[in-house]
Amino acid sequence: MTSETIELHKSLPCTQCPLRSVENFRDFEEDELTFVGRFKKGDLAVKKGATLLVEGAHNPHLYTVLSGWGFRYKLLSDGRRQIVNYVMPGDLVGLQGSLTGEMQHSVEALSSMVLCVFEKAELFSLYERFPALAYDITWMASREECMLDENLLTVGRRTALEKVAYLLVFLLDRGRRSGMTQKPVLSITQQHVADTLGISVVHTNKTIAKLAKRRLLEWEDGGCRITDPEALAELAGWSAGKEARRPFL
Amino acid sequence: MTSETIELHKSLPCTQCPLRSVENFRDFEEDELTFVGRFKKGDLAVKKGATLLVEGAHNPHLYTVLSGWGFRYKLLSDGRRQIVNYVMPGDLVGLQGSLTGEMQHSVEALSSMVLCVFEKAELFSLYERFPALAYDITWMASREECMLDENLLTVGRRTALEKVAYLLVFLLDRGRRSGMTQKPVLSITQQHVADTLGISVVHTNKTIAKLAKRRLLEWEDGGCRITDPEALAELAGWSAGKEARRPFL
DNA sequence: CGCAACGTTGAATACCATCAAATCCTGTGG
DNA sequence: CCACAGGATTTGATGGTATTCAACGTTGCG
Repeated sequence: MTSETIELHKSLPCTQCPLRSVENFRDFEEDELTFVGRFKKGDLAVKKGATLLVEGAHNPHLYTVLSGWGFRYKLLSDGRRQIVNYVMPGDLVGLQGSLTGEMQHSVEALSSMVLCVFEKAELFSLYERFPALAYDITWMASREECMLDENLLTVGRRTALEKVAYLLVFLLDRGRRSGMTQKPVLSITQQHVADTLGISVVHTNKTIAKLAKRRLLEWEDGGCRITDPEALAELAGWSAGKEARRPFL
Repeated sequence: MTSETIELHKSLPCTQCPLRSVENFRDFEEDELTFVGRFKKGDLAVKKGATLLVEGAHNPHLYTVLSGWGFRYKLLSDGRRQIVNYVMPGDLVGLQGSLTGEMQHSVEALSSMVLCVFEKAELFSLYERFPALAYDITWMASREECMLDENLLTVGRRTALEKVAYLLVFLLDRGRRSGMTQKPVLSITQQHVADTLGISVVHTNKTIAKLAKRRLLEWEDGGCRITDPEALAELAGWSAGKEARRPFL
């Protein structure tokens, strides 16, 4: 936990959870909602650039993203960084650490974020009392696995042009489904793109320039406006899954 | 399911499960074992090279590997292949498809394998009746996530030499912990290594030659003998996790 | 034997990383 | 207001890494 984080004492009750109004998310049963309400310990606000979780740490909490976004990453000893995935509203953060004990990756905020705080120690009682919610958690872990598989395919076997195309439509799709943004704009740095795709910043920049010349996107001060998501998806050889209403905690 | 698979009618009862005698795996409670015994539908034997699960398929089953090993992979439309992870004794196969509905990757046997067959449809009843087992399943999903994160770091940011070093010690470590083999030998093809690490076979071959020249390994007909695992781990900048006795189903 | 799969090697080429430097922008302090 | 610093983006030059193509040796197998 860094100094940029701010604990909010007035936490929003689950009945007024902002995620419940997002089209893409599921409903709760009455009793589930009251249980989750007790499971929730408060809200946490973090500023852009803050490090939420650090590799190697033992954090007693587990989070659900309520707003904003960030990224999960790992470092090599000499500083090489690999961004492993992104977290957006509705996503669980810190589940891996809750189960394995020690965080195996770090998480940093790409924008200001608000997180719903749970107590790791109470996770098992959720499994005991609400198997349907437990099943949902496993579902979310499985969804994460799918994304990681696809990211591996991208980093390992797609060309630089395909990589960038894939990443952008992937993020845009997720951003929309999570209710984070409807505009086709991603506030992201070319360094982040590079560290996600396993290529250098310079080469990332040149690859982006090629896509811009083809009018598939425009890069504007610290962000990317995607003008032709279909063409990017086509180029990447990727099609968005159906993914109907999905669970969250 | 391909023609190379053979259904065994005489399935081993869970009380005699070969995995139970492996040091690294946990024990079951009496009632858990009887439940899992009813959950189990039989054994499945597959030959080396057989495709267990196909991307896009809807398989009604879920498996635990009892012996042998294989790999999970994804394909691009033009045939480029990315091996995403390996499956070894004690690992669940097909969990993702059980939850998401459709398999998002394929699985192929690297050796002859025997699998314990479960019914997807009964998975939720396990969540209802044995929260501890449900928790264990989530733990396994989380462990998979950790491995994928590390693999992404490898493919994205490690050099070719580090990549090969990492993969070999990673596989050797897992092979030993799962009780699959005690010998420092991996029966694997250089094509598999290449498709795991996102590099070409030719370059893989030259990289392996460098490691062999340093006497860290020897490549012998269709397999790899690791002669200096510590040096490889050092080179890869990787240290094996502790991972005490772990669950399985 | 003929064939296929795997491993090995060399040469030419394409791709990407590294280095260096310029531009643009924002925020800060004088 | 300007000067300045820092971050992000852009561009060009250069060298290294990895890919591709091709040829060849080995082994195992129908």
